[in-house]
Amino acid sequence: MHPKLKLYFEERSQISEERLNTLAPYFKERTYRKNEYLLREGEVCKHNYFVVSGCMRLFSVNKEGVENTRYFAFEGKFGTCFTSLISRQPAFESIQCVEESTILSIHRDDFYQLVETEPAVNAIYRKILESAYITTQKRIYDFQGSDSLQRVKWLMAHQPTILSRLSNKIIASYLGITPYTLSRIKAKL
Amino acid sequence: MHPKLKLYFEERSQISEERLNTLAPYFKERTYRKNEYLLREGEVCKHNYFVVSGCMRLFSVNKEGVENTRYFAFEGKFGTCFTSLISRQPAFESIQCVEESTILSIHRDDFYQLVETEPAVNAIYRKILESAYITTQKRIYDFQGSDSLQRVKWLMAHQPTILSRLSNKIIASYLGITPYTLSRIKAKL
DNA sequence: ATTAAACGTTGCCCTATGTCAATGATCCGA
DNA sequence: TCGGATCATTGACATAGGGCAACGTTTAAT
Repeated sequence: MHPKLKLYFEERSQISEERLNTLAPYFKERTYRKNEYLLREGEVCKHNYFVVSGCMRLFSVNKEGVENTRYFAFEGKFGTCFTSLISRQPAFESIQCVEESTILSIHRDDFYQLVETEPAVNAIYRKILESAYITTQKRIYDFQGSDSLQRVKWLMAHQPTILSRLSNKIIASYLGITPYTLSRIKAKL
Repeated sequence: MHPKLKLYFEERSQISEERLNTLAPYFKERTYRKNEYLLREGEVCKHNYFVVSGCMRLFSVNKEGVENTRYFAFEGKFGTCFTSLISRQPAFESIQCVEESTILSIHRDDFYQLVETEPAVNAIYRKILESAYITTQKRIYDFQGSDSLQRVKWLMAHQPTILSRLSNKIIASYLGITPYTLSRIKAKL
């Protein structure tokens, strides 16, 4: 098994080396170029993805062509379009690499089969959902009660990798403001 | 078991009458008055709650005393402060009934014990998390890309019960705008 | 190495929303 | 039933952020 995925499982679950080795074959490794898509809007999502190196984002595009980014997955994180993965309906969001990335993917059938049959994977899936849900709850509060300056300051303090590794345009789309506004806010700091 | 909870479990899982009856004793029923708290900020959350009738909300209060409401649980829904329940840390949000409500509660130790030992509860917990996570994802996109008028219109179309059963003040706190702005927007419709 | 495309910054103007105050309506406690 | 508290609405004004244009910088393709 890839060392980073192995570490991920070991940190989150009491799982034996032997069991890990039975899981390894389900994960396929692939390298994506910057801006390459893993999923396009309208497709049915069929994989869960683990980022070994690089970064991918989940975003949607509205009728006016404006992008909104919901989530970044840096190294050591899982990410996928859960809405489509679970419902098997066409996705309303896309998955794209924002820099060259090495990604491990597991097919949804294999993944949910393991969730049902392998207690360690079941526990880890619950932790993924719990953690993701808690994170998005906090972002809801952030959108409700903070202005743009406060949000930028929060990123600087808590998620500096976003500011250092991603473009202004993409960061602005994550914060829900325009790149022009983000430029102005950065000038004020 | 309470008929509404029984219906909830039966709709979401193949579970026998017999198994349901073993689950029933874990749930305690209580009626709360309007504005009564189930959890106050700073307390550690120890229960998961199911709404039989009425409505409860989860909200936080910032330093200026402004309330932001993250989630409403109407009849037939589970709700709790997952961040505190999972981490056993003091909650940064509160749970309050917004009208007189009948609530079933289950202690977190019992709940997670059942998640570990009862496959139907494990599956249902996953569905709760999946559904909650997907819903909050959509709200993230909503906050990023819609203005206040669009959000009010969306509520009218998709969640009219919120508009008909709750006060303007509470609705505004859910939408992330002030009650004055909500009044103006309603006047424009 | 060069050129085109994309990104970032800044200026100016407009709109949406917040803030505060005043007034009317509704709810709740005695 | 009545009076106080709370909520809702509206007016006037202030501020944050959006929209658009222009220009400079950086990136990517050839």
